[in-house]
Amino acid sequence: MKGSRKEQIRQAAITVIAQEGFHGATTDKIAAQARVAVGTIYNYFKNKEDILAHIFAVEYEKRLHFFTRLEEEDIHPLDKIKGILTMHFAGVRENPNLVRVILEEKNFFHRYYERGPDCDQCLQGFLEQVINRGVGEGKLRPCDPEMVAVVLFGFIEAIMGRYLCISNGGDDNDFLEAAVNEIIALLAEGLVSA
Amino acid sequence: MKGSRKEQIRQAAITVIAQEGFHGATTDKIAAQARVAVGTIYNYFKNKEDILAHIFAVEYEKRLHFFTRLEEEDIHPLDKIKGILTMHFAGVRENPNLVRVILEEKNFFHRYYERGPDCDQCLQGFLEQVINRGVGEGKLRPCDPEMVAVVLFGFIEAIMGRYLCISNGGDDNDFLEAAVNEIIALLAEGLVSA
Amino acid sequence: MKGSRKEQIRQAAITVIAQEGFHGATTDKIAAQARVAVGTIYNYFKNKEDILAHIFAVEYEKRLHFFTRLEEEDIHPLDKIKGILTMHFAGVRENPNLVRVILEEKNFFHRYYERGPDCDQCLQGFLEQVINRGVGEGKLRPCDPEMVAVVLFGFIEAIMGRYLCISNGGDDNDFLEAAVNEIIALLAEGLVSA
Amino acid sequence: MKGSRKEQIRQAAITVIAQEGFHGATTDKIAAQARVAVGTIYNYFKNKEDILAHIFAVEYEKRLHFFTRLEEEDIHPLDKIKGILTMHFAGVRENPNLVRVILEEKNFFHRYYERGPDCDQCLQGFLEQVINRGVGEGKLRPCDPEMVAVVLFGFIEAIMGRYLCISNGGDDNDFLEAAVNEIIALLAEGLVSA
DNA sequence: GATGAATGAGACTTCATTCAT
DNA sequence: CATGAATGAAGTCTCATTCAT
Repeated sequence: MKGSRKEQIRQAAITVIAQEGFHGATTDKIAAQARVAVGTIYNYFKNKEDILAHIFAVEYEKRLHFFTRLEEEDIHPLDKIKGILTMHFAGVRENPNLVRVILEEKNFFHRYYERGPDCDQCLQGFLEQVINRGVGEGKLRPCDPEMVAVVLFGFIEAIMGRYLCISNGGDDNDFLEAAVNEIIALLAEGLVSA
Repeated sequence: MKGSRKEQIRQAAITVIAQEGFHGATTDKIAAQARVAVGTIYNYFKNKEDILAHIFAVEYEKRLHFFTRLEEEDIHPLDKIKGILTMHFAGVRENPNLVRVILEEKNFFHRYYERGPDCDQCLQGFLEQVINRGVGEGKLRPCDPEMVAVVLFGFIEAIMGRYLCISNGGDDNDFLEAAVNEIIALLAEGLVSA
Repeated sequence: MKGSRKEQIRQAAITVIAQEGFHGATTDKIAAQARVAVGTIYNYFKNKEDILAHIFAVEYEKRLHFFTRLEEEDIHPLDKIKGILTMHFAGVRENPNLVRVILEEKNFFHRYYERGPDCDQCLQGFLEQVINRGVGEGKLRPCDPEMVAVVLFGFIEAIMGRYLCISNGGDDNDFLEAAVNEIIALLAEGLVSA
Repeated sequence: MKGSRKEQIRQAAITVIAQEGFHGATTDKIAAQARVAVGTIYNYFKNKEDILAHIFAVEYEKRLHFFTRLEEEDIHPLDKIKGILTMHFAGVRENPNLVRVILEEKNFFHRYYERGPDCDQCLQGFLEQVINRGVGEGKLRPCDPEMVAVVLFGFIEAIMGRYLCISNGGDDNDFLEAAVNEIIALLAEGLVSA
């Protein structure tokens, strides 16, 4: 599976789409990057959109799996949130291209596959659950969990977007670490001076 | 200007792009929506991308103007932030299509016009300034202003994105008001229970 | 007539077509060069091709008039030929743009107006007549007058084409004078050494 | 190569361009003539102009090759010139369409590809060399070789142009043979009666 | 007559997809 | 399964021409 032909094409597609956008990524370019003939792509994918769908599906599974494991751990909700942040930021460091694709093409993807796997919904839903339980257990102050989930989701996207923007080529790990700390601080204390 | 031919085309383009995405918005569809011949579009715009650039430019000017006025007011930084939130959320209520275009096509736009007017940078820069001053005046606790600006920016985008997602057709004004309150509460107190 | 609106447009068209070719010469460009609105062109010309036809017609009349006068003069055929050469080379010096248009667009013109005024036929016919008479009067050696006319015609075109090619901007009058002499010498003595 | 797809398209383009001119020759017409889909053209040519460029390039190579061989032969300059004439006239008999394209579209071609292969320059350069040597060896009378080369070039073009004009459909081989003889006679004796 | 905004047919080109080898 | 030449629908853009002012 790891080194399979399908995987090879998926990786190539991620690279090309990250560089050129989904519409700029022609099947010719993807095939060239994968060192494969154009026709071969169609042995593994129904059409071009299907490649994108597969990229989203794999990512979705990955996150779902992570959330499922995190859910079972018995730790403070803030630590769960920290875990999510860490997971996402590790992802962007490890494969910025993949994250770029997910961030930039999700709109197109959702327009096309209205009922496809929704990474955002998955993340927001899990955040909401964490917050809900935290409030129920008295560990978080009363709030509107859905709204706070949306807000936390916004954090993550913004930080990843910003990272992709500033770290063109060279890494900037400090940025991501600082981001985690700043967010946790914000959740812990707010922004207003005591 | 308001009812001019160029404005007519801009409005039509916003509608079509919001529905179909920039690539799905063919010049034929835009012309039809504007009740104009295809050729007429090219009397006012260099090419299709130029329409998008114009949409962004108009929006950029609008926001810049708002920020400039808000900057001069002598109010608590949290109120300035509240002002920005209110402004953005009023915008999404008033013309959801426009906001959808800005949110969904900014990646494409920046890939294409690397040095075009950047609404995001503009917003982030202003937020950073507000926070920086707030910290300097002792009204906000010490923090990394750039990072917090990014985070606040994430709020706004996420809320607007969510609103566009759930309010398909019918409004949901309560959502946006609740969002403002929740964010202000978060900034004021954090999330952890006292 | 000289400064009339129609003449103004004809001159502008010559300039633009010489620079950009007939197909590159848009009606907009011609109108701009003539400092006139596009619509005005259509008050004087049926369509774009008609402008070209008019340019050829004027040129045709000019040459026909010259030939008619030259025909009546009682001079040696070689001097008549010299007169034709001089007339053509004066033309190219005086208005290279016009000559460029005649040379470059005649193919298109004849394809379009199969039975329009044919400057080439006019010139060749006259040359043929001059040679025919010259032979009849014993002033020229026996030959195939049609063929020699074609050949002389080729001289003129080639010299003008070459002149237009080498005299970009700056004049090169010596070239044209040298050409006349060389051609007359060729007709007088041939090329082979005695 | 001979029956290759690219060659097939080149031949079709020659046919269509000869009939309709380069601008009248739409890609659709060329594709239809080549019995190929439009898209196929673009698998072998960058764009429409590139087809013309290829036609000129092939022709250029053909002529260059011929000149190179002729150059080495040790014969009287007049015979070399006769060889060139014969070669060109054979070409026009064999493929009038090709010659029509070369003659009619060279202006457009040179406007577009300012530094493309120049059949005319090639021919004129070679003629100049032949004449120069002939004069040096005392076989031709003293003259301005460049000018005479231009003039000879004019012969060739004019004769070919005339042939294409009169031989619409039916051949007229006598014309071309007569032309060669007439030109050689002209070069040998001039035009004036002794 | 002059104007120039509007028109829309038609040209070029791209590229996802197919299918014979 | 792999290949990649062929396909042609569809999109962008141009520009000669018209016509209301």
